[in-house]
Amino acid sequence: MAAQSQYEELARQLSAIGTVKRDLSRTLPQDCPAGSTAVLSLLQRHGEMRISRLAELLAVDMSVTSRHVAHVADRGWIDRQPDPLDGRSRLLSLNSDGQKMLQDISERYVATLAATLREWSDDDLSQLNELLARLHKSFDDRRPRVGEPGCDRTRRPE
Amino acid sequence: MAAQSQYEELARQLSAIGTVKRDLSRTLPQDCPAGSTAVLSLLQRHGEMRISRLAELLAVDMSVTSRHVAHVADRGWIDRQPDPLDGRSRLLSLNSDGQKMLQDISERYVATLAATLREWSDDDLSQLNELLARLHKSFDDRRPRVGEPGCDRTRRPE
DNA sequence: TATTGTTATACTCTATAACTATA
DNA sequence: TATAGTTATAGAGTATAACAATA
Repeated sequence: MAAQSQYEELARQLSAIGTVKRDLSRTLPQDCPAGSTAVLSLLQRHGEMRISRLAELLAVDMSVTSRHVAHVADRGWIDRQPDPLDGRSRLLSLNSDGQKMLQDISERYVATLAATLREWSDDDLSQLNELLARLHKSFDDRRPRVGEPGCDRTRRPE
Repeated sequence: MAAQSQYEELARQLSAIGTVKRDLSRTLPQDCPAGSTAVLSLLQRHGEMRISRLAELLAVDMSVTSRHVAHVADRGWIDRQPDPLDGRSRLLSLNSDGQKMLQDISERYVATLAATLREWSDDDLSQLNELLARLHKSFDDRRPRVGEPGCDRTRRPE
């Protein structure tokens, strides 16, 4: 349990972090914005999956995911196979052009971050990464799951 | 100096942090979105200032800031006085209605975060806050300053 | 009838460029 | 002529709702 001023400070820090994300986004290739990058990255890490699963991992609505997927499919970075288990779905997977694009993006990110964070120690950076992962997980744990009815989102926290 | 995989991990974490910001934004009052909240919060912390200064603190274009300011001024949360030093500018300041709005927002944020982060220790939270502040500062230091020509933004980092 | 996915519409945030008013 | 600020326009990200196809 932490102090109220720390929660207020965290809210400010999260508001300000948009600047960092924006700076980093500017290093992306012209036709691969952040949403597309997230799709490619998740397909690389988790392997083939449906749009619905991707939407769950991105924690955005499926309609949003559908648009991101259409973008990367139009550019030939992913393949779509019919799902043998369900005719309404297709299985998405990263193809070799998508892997090349991700490699390019990774190099841009690393170059930018290495220059920007050159004063940071290995330990500081891994601590930040761990805390961010934990922050994300804490919010995930409170978000109602798909297929778990009875989660009343209007309920005030106790 | 840190390892390449840590930079890649940080890029992923920053991409995923959007989820947290979105969750937190949903707790805001209907007519005070995140941009408006940032304006009110900066006026509270730093006192009266011009739009140009606000844009600098927000690290967004002045045209964006102008719209956010118009929004909060339309709702009567800030006052605008003529700037005695420059007839083109006005000095913005938070008024009492704006303070009430910020108080409401603060309570919502604290309630949400206290519920979401109830497992977090005081130390963990302050460490996260410090690291986020430092991350922000590292990016700030590399961003070209207003009135400092000669910063070639197209140059690749060495 | 329910679910998967797509599309239409709308809102927020941002940037660039054209414009007004003042310096 | 240059600067402070506003407005028009455009693009990215998101959500809700209506819709199509399949389960």
